[in-house]
Amino acid sequence: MKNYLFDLFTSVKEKFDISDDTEINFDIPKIESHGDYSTNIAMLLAKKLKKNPRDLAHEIIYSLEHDLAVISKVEVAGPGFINFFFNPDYISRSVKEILEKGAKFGKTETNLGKKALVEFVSANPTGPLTVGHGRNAVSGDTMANLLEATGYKVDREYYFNNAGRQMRVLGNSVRLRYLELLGEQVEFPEDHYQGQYIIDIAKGLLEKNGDTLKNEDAEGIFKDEAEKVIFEDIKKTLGRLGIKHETFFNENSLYEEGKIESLLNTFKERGLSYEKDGAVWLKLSDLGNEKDKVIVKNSGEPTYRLPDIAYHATKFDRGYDFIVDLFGSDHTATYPDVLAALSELGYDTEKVKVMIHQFVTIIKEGKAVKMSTRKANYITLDELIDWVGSDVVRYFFNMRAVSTHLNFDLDLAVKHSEENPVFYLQYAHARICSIIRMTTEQGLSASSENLTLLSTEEEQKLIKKLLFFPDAVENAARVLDAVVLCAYLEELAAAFHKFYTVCRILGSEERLASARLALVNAVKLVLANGLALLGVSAPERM
RNA sequence: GGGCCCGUAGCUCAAUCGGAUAGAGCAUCAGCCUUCUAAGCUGAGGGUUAGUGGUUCGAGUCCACUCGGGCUCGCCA
Repeated sequence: MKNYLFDLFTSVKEKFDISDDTEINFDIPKIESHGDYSTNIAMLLAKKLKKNPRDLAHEIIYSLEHDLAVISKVEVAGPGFINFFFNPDYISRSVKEILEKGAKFGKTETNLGKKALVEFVSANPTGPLTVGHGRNAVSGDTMANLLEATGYKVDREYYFNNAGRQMRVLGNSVRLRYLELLGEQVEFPEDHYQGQYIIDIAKGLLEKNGDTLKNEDAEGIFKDEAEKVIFEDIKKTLGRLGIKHETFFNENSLYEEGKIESLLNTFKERGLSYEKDGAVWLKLSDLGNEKDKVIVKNSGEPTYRLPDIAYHATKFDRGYDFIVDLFGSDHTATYPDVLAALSELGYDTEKVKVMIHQFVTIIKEGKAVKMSTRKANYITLDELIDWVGSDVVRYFFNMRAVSTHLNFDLDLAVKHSEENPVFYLQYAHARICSIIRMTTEQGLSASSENLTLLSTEEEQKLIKKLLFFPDAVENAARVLDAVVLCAYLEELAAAFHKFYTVCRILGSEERLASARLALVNAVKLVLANGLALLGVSAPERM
């Protein structure tokens, strides 16, 4: 429907000399009596052309050459809106096109031929993924799905660091627990990793090696084993959510390939860095940021900032047209430095979209749980999946705007999990599958022959909702937030459930029953396509 | 104190790039199953969109300030 309007307005654009920077928008009015679509173009142009918006709207309508079989009524309303009413027969017939497009319905080719990179999760292998990582993982994967739906070839990437202080502490944590298991009296420092998983790793080493590791260094087998076990665990957890990264980018490779050194030289040559107090500083204050930051410590070890910049440079060098970084709000302060440096190095930072998701607050027994990886008083993502299942976890994280704080009441999620909106969507899908099974038994089949029989209010509303699906996907991809898609799918499911209670298939006259079956098939298709983008299953039975 | 995010119904959240009368779910109350899944549908109540001012034909949305909450401001990542 929208495309028809755009085509219709190409001639208007010429006639009224509308420049390209004035976009024509078609919105779906909240109130039904305002039509199927509405445009505010007359009001936008009124000032420029120094005309009364309503008069201008009438002029525009007069110049429109629309097919009455498509648009049955056009009117001027309110301060100057132009409202379009589509012909019900035209709406009904469009069910056929949805079915023909099948799994492709909802996808666009806007970004065909372009490459995008989504970096997400990127948790260092120091412990199991927490609920907070879960939000990042789900949002990132869904963003990637949405970008793919608009034509991008998307790579999902996980950036990690298996060197440095954090990992040394990890190795030593395992070593100390190992010695403890051997009966040695050890003092376990407070700043070491306290979790049970450290003890489990130590036990594993003890079983395999006995006491032969007694005199090994923390950074040797202890660190390596911890990293290996934890990473396997992380991948397994992500796998349970259907998440698979194309690449795991190891920070260490930047050193091995000399990227760090060459970047350091570049900064030096350009006079962007200087030495002070035995450390190397980056002149970020010259690049419009607040203050200079250390990039190489006086110990000779780079800070995370330097590899971060080098890493992001590779994203450009690898030829991505669109680069998405997703991280938690605790990293807000780091990205302006990286972007400023990249920009100075000549990279087009417009290609980078930094998404910050706010924290997840876990409410357990009515109280917020303070989470700390080191102290191990957190709820792991695995536990959450055990509790409520992958579908609920994915939907729950997708259904809230990325930029808002998310309260996750565990007790409520467990207790009322059946009332979760995800079941509402899945139930609609399962219901449709049931209808198809029952009607097939009765020898009925779907047909696009008599779609114009779909004329009741419930049918018309349902079809219009279906037709809006590509817009919903596009909107969600534009803002990189699945919340848009969730809201749409809930509306679609609601429209279907209403249709279901009013419009019977079994017992209806055969041509109508076949047309309704076609509609129901289209709803099933859109629900399945939408849920697939969210990474949520579409069950045949519930 | 500076920067970023948030504040919408009792609770959790929507509101398609600034559009017309701010919507759902949960909870509460009142109805609907001899027929395709009641995990559903129908109806009722519930709001000064934290506050004040501004921008304009039009603001929950944009700007300024105030209040409240979160994150952050390391030679940690």
